[in-house]
Amino acid sequence: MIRTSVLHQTHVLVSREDPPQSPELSFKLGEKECVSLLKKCSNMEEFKQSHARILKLGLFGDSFCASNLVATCALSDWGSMDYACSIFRQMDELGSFQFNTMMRGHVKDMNTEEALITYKEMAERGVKPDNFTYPTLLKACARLPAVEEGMQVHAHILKLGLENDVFVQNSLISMYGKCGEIGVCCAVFEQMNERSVASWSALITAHASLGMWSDCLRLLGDMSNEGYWRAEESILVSVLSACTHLGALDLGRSVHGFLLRNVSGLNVIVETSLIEMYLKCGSLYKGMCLFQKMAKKNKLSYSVMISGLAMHGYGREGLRIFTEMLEQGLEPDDIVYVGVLNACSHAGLVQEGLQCFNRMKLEHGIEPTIQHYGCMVDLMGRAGKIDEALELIKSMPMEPNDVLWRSLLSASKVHNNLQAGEIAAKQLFKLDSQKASDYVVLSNMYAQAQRWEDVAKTRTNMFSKGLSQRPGFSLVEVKRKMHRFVSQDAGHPQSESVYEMLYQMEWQLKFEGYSPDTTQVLCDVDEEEKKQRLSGHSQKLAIAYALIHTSQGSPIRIVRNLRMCNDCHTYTKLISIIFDREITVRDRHRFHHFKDGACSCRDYW
DNA sequence: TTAGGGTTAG
Repeated sequence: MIRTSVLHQTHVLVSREDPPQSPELSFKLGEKECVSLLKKCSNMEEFKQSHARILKLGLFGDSFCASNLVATCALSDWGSMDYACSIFRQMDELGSFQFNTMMRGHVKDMNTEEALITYKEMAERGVKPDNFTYPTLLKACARLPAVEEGMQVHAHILKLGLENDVFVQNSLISMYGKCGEIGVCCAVFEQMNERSVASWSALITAHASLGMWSDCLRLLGDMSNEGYWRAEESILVSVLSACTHLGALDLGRSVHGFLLRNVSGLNVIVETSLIEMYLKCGSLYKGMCLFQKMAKKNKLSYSVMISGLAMHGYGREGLRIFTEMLEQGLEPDDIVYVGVLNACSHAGLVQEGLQCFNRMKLEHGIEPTIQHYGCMVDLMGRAGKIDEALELIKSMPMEPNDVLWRSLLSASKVHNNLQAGEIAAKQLFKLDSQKASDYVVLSNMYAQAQRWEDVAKTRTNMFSKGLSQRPGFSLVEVKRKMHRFVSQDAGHPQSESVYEMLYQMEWQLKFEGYSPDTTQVLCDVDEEEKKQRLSGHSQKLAIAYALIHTSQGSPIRIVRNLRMCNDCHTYTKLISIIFDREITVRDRHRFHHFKDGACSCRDYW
């Protein structure tokens, strides 16, 4: 009855302005009214009133109106999935649109498993999925992550012949990427006939999330070669992340330039990524300038800045920024405190570190995690307080992990405390450490103590576990390209000229009073062999390459995977004065800025 | 008839 009256009303409305309409078009006007009612809603109260009105007008029986009702309730920011479900359950006609809507609602609500259940119900009811079904469903699989379900879904897509839909393909790339299946992820991308920027974005983000940084940069090049280059902040953030990890400052700078030219008003994520890139690529000054100019800083921006200062050895400055953060009313979290403790650690601020550690719990209610204990062990260990570090480990409310023992082992090595080193190593081996470096450090400590039998025993132990030493490498950026050198490298195309340069460097170093610190070569070989091995360390090769291929006076930046040895440290200090170059070296934990014969770490690292 | 993919940082 109600529906008839509505039909009548709309018919009258139309017939005033237009020639008589067919009953079908008049019915559409009922739908239009429904849509306009729903569009006006901005909260659940208003929505409920519109819902009542729609029921009263008899529009709920119309599939289009009911569907829009569900969609509005399920997908609006102010909506409610419970309410949407109750409407959904009352509907007579359930097709793919209705199911797709419910799935989207569940995914939006982070209720991903419910989205998969909805898909299952869809199949059970014999409703055929369409091309709109899969992007949502794959997003759910990606988020869980549920690669097996994702692959089943992929099979359904092939069965239904939807594999050429670009939206479906992009979702597949993203799903496989997030599930760590980079091979299939690339295969889907390769098979695409037509790609969009989102396809590249999904692919680059997938590589970035798996730490495949070099591939990220290669793909960015491929993307621009295929003419897909446009200002896409999200892609550039992934690329900046790659630059950060690889230490590719020049490329990072060009991304910055591109952003300045093409994007007006950088958002806080892009700005923070830029700051992190500058800080971790060695350009502390530039990172600091950008940070100071930021209009709005959040907790993450402060966190990045504090950790950056820590890496550069500016502990006190890091603590100052931390105070500023608190003054701004920003509440620190556990990760900010990791940065703060690291800042203390790298600058040898033992008392300050202890104060912060206590303050974290007392003032901010943050229970120390194993990571914080790790920072404290590192702080004490670096400062030579090995016994205190060991005491702290024993007093922890949780079981110490390999990271902690490794930190103690490393400190024992630096401070020549073989007894503590043996304790740490024993615990590491008990935890079934699969890191060859743990065996190598202990073996090196025995070597330093001339205990060659123990050296042999440790090495045999290591080999019997099938472990081999990860080679140390140094990366150096020349003309926006990263060049990689390993120790005693002979594989670089310009190896010959590098060794020639090395010879010249050593000749000049002799005049500065340099003599190779052969105690750093921990093998039972003769002095000449030791000298030979020292001179071929990857950092020296990288510096030689940079001296040949960069203009006089320009800075040299190196990224290494391991801590540098004392000899490389002394050597680099002298090179900085002889060749008048600023040399920045980033290892796994921190930066060393070599200038005029001195290092920013003041030999504390 | 309705709608969908890539949202990035410590």
